[in-house]
This record gives sequence, structure tokens and C-alpha cells, in this order.
Amino acid sequence: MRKFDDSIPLQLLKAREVTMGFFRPILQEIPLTEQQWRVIRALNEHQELESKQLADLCCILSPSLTGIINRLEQQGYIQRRKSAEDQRRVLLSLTDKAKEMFARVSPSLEARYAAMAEQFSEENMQQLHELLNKLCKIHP
Amino acid sequence: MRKFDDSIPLQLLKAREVTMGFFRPILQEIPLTEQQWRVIRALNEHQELESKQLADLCCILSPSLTGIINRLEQQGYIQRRKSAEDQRRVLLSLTDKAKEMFARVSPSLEARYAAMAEQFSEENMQQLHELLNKLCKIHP
DNA sequence: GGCTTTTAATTAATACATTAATAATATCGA
DNA sequence: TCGATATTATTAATGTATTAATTAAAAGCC
Repeated sequence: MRKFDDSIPLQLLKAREVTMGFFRPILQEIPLTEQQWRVIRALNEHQELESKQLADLCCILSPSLTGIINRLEQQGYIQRRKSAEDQRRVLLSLTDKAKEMFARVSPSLEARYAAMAEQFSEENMQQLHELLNKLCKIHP
Repeated sequence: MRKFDDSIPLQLLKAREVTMGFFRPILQEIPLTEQQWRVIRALNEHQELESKQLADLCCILSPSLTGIINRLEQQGYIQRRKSAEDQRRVLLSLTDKAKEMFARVSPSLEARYAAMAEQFSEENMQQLHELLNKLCKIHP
């Protein structure tokens, strides 16, 4: 029988932990959580998004996102507005404060990412990227 | 600049979600959470473990593990005892009820794992396994 | 022995994950 | 047009993640 630490889900969890070790210290200083950064990062690319689109991009379930958005709104990083066409939809975007913060913090994180990629090697990085992409296409 | 969904940590998260999609339905029927199963699986291999060893194996932090163990103890799946040599240490092991449950559920999960491996291909599986192992060796 | 320093486990506080249920709006078909 | 159905976001309830602080026991030092 398969050994405990051969499990792919567990290996993915551990690997993720290792990679986050590169970024966590920087985020803690702001301070922002990992999930909050994911949301801000996504909004920085897409200007304005619906709650559901944002959840999909960030791989966060809607109920969790509601709380995350509330806290980011409290901190003045995000603004909500209701869609005119569909009153159910909430549209989200970054405040200027958030954009400034992003511009200030982003370079440090990119540097850490580069350091990680170098240590792992670009070749492994590319290979892993492709494998994970393939893995995401399977289904029960 | 790098695109949002190119981030390795996010890809690892998504990939993990996909793989867990194979197992979650089975665990829900017992019912057990993902983390509870990880703990039971580790104890099934090692008979008896200290809290800290278990935490390392399962990739769960000690404060989380305390709660998980409490709930598993309530459900009659785990028993605690104090180490005789070192009164600080707690030794954990499965009850007979847990062993029976493990024997009953394990085959279904192994079957799902095999289905996942087949769909992803054994070659990709092996390659991913090795890459993740390498990735876990890097550090900031 | 008494004292400081470690170490193991837990508690506390806040944030997020997960599933089910709800409220509000939108869509569709008779 | 109206009533059933579907969709979006949220709330509720429970479980886990994370960091800091605490408690209890052990190890090291004088």
C-alpha cells in the first residue's frame, strides 16, 4: 500500500507551504493576509470584477470572499458598487490607497518570486507549471 | 509582468483542490474532514505518535491539531495518553472503532486515487512527485 | 537544591474554509 | 402576467489556519 507521504494532495499542500514561506514575511509587514493579497492582485489586473468572477480567479469560495471583502473595505483598500443592469451583482475595485500600496509592495514580492524561481531552476519551474496545468484538467 | 494565474502558489492551490475533488465526496459520507482523515491515516501507519510528530507528518500546526484531536476523541476515533518519561508529551493512537472505519473506507479512497493517477497518467504522476519533492527542498 | 532557560502542548484571538440555508433579484414558461 | 425556477450574494454554523501568549514540565547551570 501507498505510504502516507506519497499522497499527491499532501505533497501539493507541503509544496505550497514552502513557496509561501518566501512571501509571508513581506505580507505580514504591511500587514495583509495571503488571501487579501490574492484579491488585491486580481483586482489590480482586471480593474473591476463581480464577486463571483473574483472568487473564481482567486480560488476562494463566495462565503469566504464576503468576509475578506468586508475587511478590505474596512481598511480602505476596496470599494463596492452595485451593478445597474443586475441589482444582485456587486462590482469590486481597488481604491487609490490600494493601488499605491500595490505599487510599493509588488517589487519586493516579485524579487522573492525570482529568487524562488532561480533556486528551483527555470527549467523545473516551467515543467511544474505545465504539469499543474494538466492536473487541473482532470475530474472525478 | 507576470500574470495572475501564473503564480506557482496559486497553481498549487488549484491543483490541490482538483485532486481533493476525487476524495471529498467519500469523506463527507462518513463524515470526516480532510484534516481528520490525514490524522487518522498517519496514525494508522505509525501506531502511536506524539502530538508534534503527528503535526509534522500531517502538515498541521500544533494549535490546529489540538482542536482536531479533541473532536476525533469526542467521536471515539482517537485515544490520548501521557508519556511516562516526559509528562509534557501526549501520545496518540487510533481506537478499534477507528481501525475498523479505516479498513472499511480506505479501499474506496485507494480506488479514487488510482482513477486519478490513471487519468493524469502514471508518467505525469511520477514526474510531478519528483518535482514537488525538489520544490520542498528550497528555502528563503 | 534553587534558578534560569527550553520545550511540549494548549489557550486566545482573529481570519479563512466549507456546507447548508436564506434573501433578493432575475429569468423563463404556461 | 404570473408563478415556478434559477442565480447572486450573503448569513449561519462548524472546523481549520495562523500568530502570540500561556501553562506545565524538563534540562541546564550556579
